[in-house]
Parts: sequence; C-alpha cells; structure tokens
Amino acid sequence: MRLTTKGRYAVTAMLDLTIHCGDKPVSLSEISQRQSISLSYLEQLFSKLRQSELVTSVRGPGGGYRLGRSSENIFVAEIIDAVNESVDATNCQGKGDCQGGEICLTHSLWDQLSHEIHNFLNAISLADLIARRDVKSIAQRQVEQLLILNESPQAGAC
Amino acid sequence: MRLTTKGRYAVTAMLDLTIHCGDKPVSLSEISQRQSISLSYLEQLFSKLRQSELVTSVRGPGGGYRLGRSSENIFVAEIIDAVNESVDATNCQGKGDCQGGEICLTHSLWDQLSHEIHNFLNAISLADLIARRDVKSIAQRQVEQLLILNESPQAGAC
DNA sequence: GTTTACTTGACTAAAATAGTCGGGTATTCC
DNA sequence: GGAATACCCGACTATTTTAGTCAAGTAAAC
Repeated sequence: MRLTTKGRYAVTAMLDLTIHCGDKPVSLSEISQRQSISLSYLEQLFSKLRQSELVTSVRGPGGGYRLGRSSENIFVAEIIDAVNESVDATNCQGKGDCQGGEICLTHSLWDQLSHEIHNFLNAISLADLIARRDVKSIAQRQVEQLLILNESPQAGAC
Repeated sequence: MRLTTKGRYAVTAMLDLTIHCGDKPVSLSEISQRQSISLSYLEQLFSKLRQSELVTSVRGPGGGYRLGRSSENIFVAEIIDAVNESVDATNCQGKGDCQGGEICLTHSLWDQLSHEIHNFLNAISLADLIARRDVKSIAQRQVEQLLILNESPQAGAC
C-alpha cells in the first residue's frame, strides 16, 4: 500500500482546480505556484488524471484544465487510484496467493483494511472538501500570498 | 504513509508467535520456515519489537521469543508502529507545516485518514486475529506442510 | 566446551519516488 | 503568418526506501 506525496499532490491539485473555478480553465503554472508543486511533476500527474477522465484539457494561450465531472461526483479515492496504483494494503493485490500460491496468515486483515480505507476515501468528494472551513481559509491565504509575491494587481475575486 | 511488506511481516510473525504458544519460547527459525520470511530479516524486525517491549527473548538452546504481554493486550497498530514508523498519512507527521511552514490545503483530510486507519488497526488484538476461522485453518495448513517437508515426526500437537 | 539461538551493525541490490530536461503540438492573438 | 502560451510526451536521474545478506559477536544449556 502506498500513499505518498504523489497521491497527496494529485488530490491537492484537483482541489485547487475545483476552488479556482470559473469559465476559464486553470493552467498548471497557476496550480504550481499556489500549491508549491513542481510544474513538470504536475504535468506528469495531470497526464494520468486526463487518461482517467477526471479532467479535460484546453490547449493554447488561456488554456488549462477543467474538472471532467462536477465536483460532487469526483471522489478522493478515484484521484489516488488514477496516479498511484490503488490503495490496496495486501501483498498480493487481493488475489490471495501471498504465500507461495496460497493465502498468507494475515491476508484477511489487510484485505479488510483496504476496504476500510477505500470506503473512507470514496465517500469524500471534491465538493465535500471545499465546503470545509479550514480548506476555505487556507485557499484564501494561498491567493493572498501570491498577490503579494507577484504584485500584479489585475487579479480580482473569482 | 507506508504499509509494506515490513509491517505485514511483523504482524504475521507476531501472530505466528501467538499461535505457537506453549511453555517453550518460539525460535525465529521456526517462524521463518512456517511463514516463509528470511531469518536475517526476522532478526531485524524482532530487534525492534523487543525494543518496543512487544516481545521478550530467551537466549541459548531452546530459546526464542515470547509475547511481552497477553495476546488480548497487543494490538496490530502497535506492531506496525514498532517496525515501520507509524501509519501517518500526512506529509508533515501531523505537525501541520506541510507547505513552507504553513498548513497545506489537504492536511486535514490526511490527518483524518490517519486517525481512521489507526483506530481500525488499534481495535484489533492478536487474540482477535487467532479467533478468526480463516486464520485457524491457514495456521493448521502451515504446520502440516512443514511436517511433510521436514519428515521429523517428533512434533506433536501444541 | 560445544551447540543453539539471540544480538548487533554494516553492507547491498533492486525498486519506487520525486523529480528534471528537452523536445514536441495545438491554439490564440497580434 | 509568426510569436507566445500552455498542454503533451518520453527519456533520463538522484535520492530514498525496502528487503534483504553477511559477519562477528554474546548468553545459556547440555
């Protein structure tokens, strides 16, 4: 089972995409700045997110990414699955051939844990996340910090 | 967050120790054979388990390891914590300095997931595990396979 | 005093992570 | 049409972690 920076970055970037809404698509360089994630790495992640149809892309100037579905219908588990290969905790990808073709002593424990984690993450949508108070205030802070840094006063409220 | 072979091996080995009970301590070479885990690797894991006082050791011939507490009072989460460094899913070990000293957008999500996993694994004791039907039958199979392999008929029922 | 089995530390191969780099291609605006 | 923007894609790489191995001990029993 792996749940590392890769999966966390993907969820964070998707959440940023959801927050910065609008009729214009969101470019990766914006996300890169706001979330402190390397642009090249984001490109890699979004390539996978696009293959899983979680986002759609618009090329050219003013282009960027948009959510593939409404934020109520995109769940955290899907995002992690798209970039990481699943949140499986077993050693045998659930197949049950963990000890030389046979099932190992603790297989059912890991299998149960995997389901537990998956159920938890699959019950949380992007819409649920942006409704949280802490997420709102952190997003606010991130926008303000960028304004100070860039000193480009053309940016208005979303 | 990591939950890999290391943590799984540790729980499996501790469960083997619990099952193969008795007044005599259980040697690592027995566990190694039954659970198909390298002896040297087990030594490494048990060194940590001993430091966490989850097991006690007896040196010399007929020596081995014993549970440090009763099986009802040893929980899966403790075992994983002892060998792996915790089942924390955040990037900042729960400290909240994930984005350049400040909290990141998805911190609370990972924090919540960590608690969820910890609660799950901390509610399952070794005694709970050996009570499971599948664990009993797998343990039975492992003993039988070893008897066939070794052809040493002195082993009796535990 | 030999054998068994724990104890410790250093070392290592393989894999995964977390990126970078360098070139593309589509689109828009001038 | 040409420059700029931003997605697209594949190859490459440093670092870290995992999953071990190996060697040299020490304690206890027989």
